[in-house]
Amino acid sequence: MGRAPCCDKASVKKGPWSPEEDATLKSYIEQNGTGGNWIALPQKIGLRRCGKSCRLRWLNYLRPNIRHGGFSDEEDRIILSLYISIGSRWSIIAAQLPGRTDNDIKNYWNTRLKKKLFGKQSRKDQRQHQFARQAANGGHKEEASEGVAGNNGFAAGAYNWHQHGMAMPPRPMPGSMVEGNRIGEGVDESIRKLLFKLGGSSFAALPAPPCLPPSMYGEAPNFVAPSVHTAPLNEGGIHCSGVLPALELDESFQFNQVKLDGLECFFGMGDQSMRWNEVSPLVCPNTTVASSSQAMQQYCLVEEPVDLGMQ
DNA sequence: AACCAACCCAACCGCAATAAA
DNA sequence: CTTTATTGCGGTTGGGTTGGT
Repeated sequence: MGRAPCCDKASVKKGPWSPEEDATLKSYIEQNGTGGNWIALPQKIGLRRCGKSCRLRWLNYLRPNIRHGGFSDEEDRIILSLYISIGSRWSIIAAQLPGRTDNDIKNYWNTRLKKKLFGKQSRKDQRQHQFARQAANGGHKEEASEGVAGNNGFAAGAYNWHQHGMAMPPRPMPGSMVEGNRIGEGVDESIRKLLFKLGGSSFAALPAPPCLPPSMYGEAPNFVAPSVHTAPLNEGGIHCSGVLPALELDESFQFNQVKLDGLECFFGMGDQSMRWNEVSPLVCPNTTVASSSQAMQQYCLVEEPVDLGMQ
């Protein structure tokens, strides 16, 4: 048996909202609230709209203090960090960015930020950078030999975090969703705290990797384990794989299979024949594409393959 | 000026989770 | 416990806009 439709599709209006509809919905909710029943709301106020549509319109557009566009570098960084950590859980990410909606962030990620990070600039960015270069060049157009920014390869459009005064986003850890927390390296404190909050637990509170005696981590309840990169092999001679207890992490954050569109390479998933020179120097800013791809490749090669328990 | 492709974003759709009966 | 209704979420789509040729 199929599921009953939430509304009569034939009698409800679809498509863009008119200013009158917006005003009706907005004024009603501001005065009376939603009444706890979105489905009944449109009939109550005489709107020929589906309740879901009303809800979406309110949440994404009419709600007070909504901000559209103009994402700051800080917001970019938060989005990226969270995406790397928790995947496409837009509602959770949106909850960390006041005034932003999940839809907005999702759109922004899919249409712009992803391209920015992976080097395919949007035309808008291309224009901005081109203008900037022109300005720096005394207002003259660039020589054709330099090519048009973007669209001719990842390298040309690579996003330069330093240029934007941003710290490089935390490097994800193959074998763990929370690279930056591998461990306290690269990720800033706010994100770490957020992840703690989201998970209700913290990687920081996870048992110490077995290769290191607990004493090495200190006794503080919220200690942050030292980076595996810098941690020596333990004195007992047991080889440290450099892998945090991924499954425990997974459980801690209640990860199922998180879709990490475009970031699979960070986690040893997907196409093993990843072309490293196509990865934006984002991962190794201020380096040439060649050197950053080498570094990236090297980085991943030194890591042992990790079974995340994901299918 | 016209055409085309890329971009952007609001809105829709379907599914899963949760609440209520 | 089961069924039904509602909500919330993420993926996708369609249409308007913009810029290049």
